[in-house]
Amino acid sequence: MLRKGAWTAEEDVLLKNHIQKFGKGKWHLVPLKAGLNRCRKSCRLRWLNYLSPDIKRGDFEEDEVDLMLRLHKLLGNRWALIAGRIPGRTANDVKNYWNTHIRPRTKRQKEEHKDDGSQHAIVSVIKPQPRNLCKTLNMYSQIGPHDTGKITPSNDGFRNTFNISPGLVSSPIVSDDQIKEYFNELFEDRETERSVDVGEGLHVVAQEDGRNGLFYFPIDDAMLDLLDSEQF
DNA sequence: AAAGATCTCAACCGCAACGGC
DNA sequence: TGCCGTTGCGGTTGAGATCTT
Repeated sequence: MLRKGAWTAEEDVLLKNHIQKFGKGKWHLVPLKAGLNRCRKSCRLRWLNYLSPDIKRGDFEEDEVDLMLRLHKLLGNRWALIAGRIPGRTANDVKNYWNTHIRPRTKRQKEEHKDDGSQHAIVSVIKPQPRNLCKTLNMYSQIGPHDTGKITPSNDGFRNTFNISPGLVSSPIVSDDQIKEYFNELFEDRETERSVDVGEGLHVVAQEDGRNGLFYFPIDDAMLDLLDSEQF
């Protein structure tokens, strides 16, 4: 019978020693190798959410909360992606903070607005395309550091969708107004930049020429240079 | 001081995605 | 292409801590 519930100091030591010796990964082997009577999920979670030396303790700072709010507006409840942009914070930290501090606040505000009869705009969350879409983009191989690839509006009838030639990039179909609103927030103080790193190798790329677009794809330094160049 | 209410956050569960065969 | 084992994620739970009465 596998143990459940709170971890003991002894178990923490066993897991820490194991990770220090063999590194993280291969979680299905960890319980056996580390001598822990725990399931692999429990071991992984304990390391990621508690034992990892990268974890930052203490209250969220103002700038962390601000970043969290922006990213949540963009990504929705994608806690892992949000946490990836806030150094030292885990997805669990972010989720817990949101559910205990921010959600009750927004709920209260909504109710207040309902009570005073004021109109509230409904903001829908732009979600990244499924990951398997990214595979087809293959930006690295198609646009190299010395490539003169151009990003042009698509003519396939979909608004807010761009082709990056060669190859197609899809984006969620959202209204221009919605996108402009997100751009204003996301690209605030970033007049010279055309992309924002949203974590896990994904970037949001914007072009405000009246035909806006959002893209989610893997990106490297060369691609960033290209995006910031006049060729974009 | 004690009992009940509320809050916090570590841990669990179920499921979808991924990757190898 | 489908199957199966593994991984990672988000929603939820519940024990312990803290606050309120």
